[in-house]
Amino acid sequence: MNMTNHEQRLLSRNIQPTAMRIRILSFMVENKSALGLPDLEETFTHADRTTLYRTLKTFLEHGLVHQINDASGITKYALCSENCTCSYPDDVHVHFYCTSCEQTFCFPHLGIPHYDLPENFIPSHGSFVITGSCPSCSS
Amino acid sequence: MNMTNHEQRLLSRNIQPTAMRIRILSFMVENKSALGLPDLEETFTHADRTTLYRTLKTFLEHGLVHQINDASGITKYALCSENCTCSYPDDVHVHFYCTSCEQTFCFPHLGIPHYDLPENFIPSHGSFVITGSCPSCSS
DNA sequence: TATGTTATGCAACTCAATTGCAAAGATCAG
DNA sequence: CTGATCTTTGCAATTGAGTTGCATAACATA
Ligand SMILES: [Mn+2]
Ligand SMILES: [Mn+2]
Ligand SMILES: [Zn+2]
Ligand SMILES: [Zn+2]
Repeated sequence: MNMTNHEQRLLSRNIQPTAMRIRILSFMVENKSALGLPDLEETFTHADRTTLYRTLKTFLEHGLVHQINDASGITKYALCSENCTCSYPDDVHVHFYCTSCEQTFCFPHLGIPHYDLPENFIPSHGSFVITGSCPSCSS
Repeated sequence: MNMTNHEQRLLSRNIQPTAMRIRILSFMVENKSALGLPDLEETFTHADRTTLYRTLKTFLEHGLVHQINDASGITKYALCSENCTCSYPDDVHVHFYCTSCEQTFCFPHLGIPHYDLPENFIPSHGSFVITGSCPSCSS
């Protein structure tokens, strides 16, 4: 649809908007849950795994997506909000991993509390994941 | 030392206290940080990887340890407190993953807040990990 | 001791993640 | 437009965590 929109979104993060990257960004925008490399492999069968891998890595390094470590053994990625800088704790929110369908969801409205960490523990990121059953799977 | 103590701890979780399991439990008690399978492999070079793997699995299934998914790509395990049932949210606490030494620490005194999840999301577990630099590494 | 159950060891395999290198494509100065 | 340069993509191979099937050893129990 409005590819120019996606191009600008990439450019705003200093990512060269190649055809491949626009297609992957588009897919992530349309998708409701976080995505892992295997998900992209299934969808973009024509593209090489390495390209998909490096695309996610580029997106992550430029702050277009954030990383989620759920219990699936697959590193998931989800789009950041427009003004997100992935800073701790303000831009960190809770995620939900469904053990049944193995999908991971962002809960951007659920922030994390401030923690007084023990002396000399310096935080920089956070991954807060609640595991359970999603609406589609909690019959 | 007091091996009988460890034996009782295993028995209280309905785990047969074999020599191997007592040795691994002992190692986990002495260790300050959470441990992954590769850590056990390095330490128990005489034992088979599968045995170590299944020991961790048994410990987990019987609630002797809890699981932590940090950004290391290695599933970590840490001992539960005596009366822990790993129930959400009461027995869930914050963890800290140091990207420098790749060690993961339990912060049992830092609990997690109650979250009002969206409709029909049923929680059962939680993995809350703050990433950064630990005292030894934040020079 | 005899018998059934559980734990351990060995070997093989799956799969996500990662790297080196070569080819293709884009960018830019002249 | 042309050639040099940089970036992106594709291909091939490897690493390493996790997992499984099956055989054997150790253990428990009668
Ligand atoms: Mn998210
Ligand atoms: Mn813990
Ligand atoms: Zn689900
Ligand atoms: Zn450290």
